[in-house]
Amino acid sequence: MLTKTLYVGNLPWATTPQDLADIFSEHGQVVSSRIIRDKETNRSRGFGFVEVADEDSDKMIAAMEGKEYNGRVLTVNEAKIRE
DNA sequence: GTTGAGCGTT
Repeated sequence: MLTKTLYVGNLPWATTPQDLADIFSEHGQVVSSRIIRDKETNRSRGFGFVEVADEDSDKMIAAMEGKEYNGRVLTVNEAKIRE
């Protein structure tokens, strides 16, 4: 499947990858999700990445960008290419 | 038990 990776920022500290998948699944096909955490303390950095179907990526960004989750306004956009 | 701009690991 053709996929796109989305950057998701301004997340609450308690947000889990499953939370991301659950939220984004409501607007499109989620392939995988991941929360970035500090390697030293293992605490959440407050942002993560969601791999979604390419055909749904635009709709999911439009649907989630600026939306509120657990009292925080989500930041969603296409992620940079990881090389 | 904390924090709040920013783009991640095999």
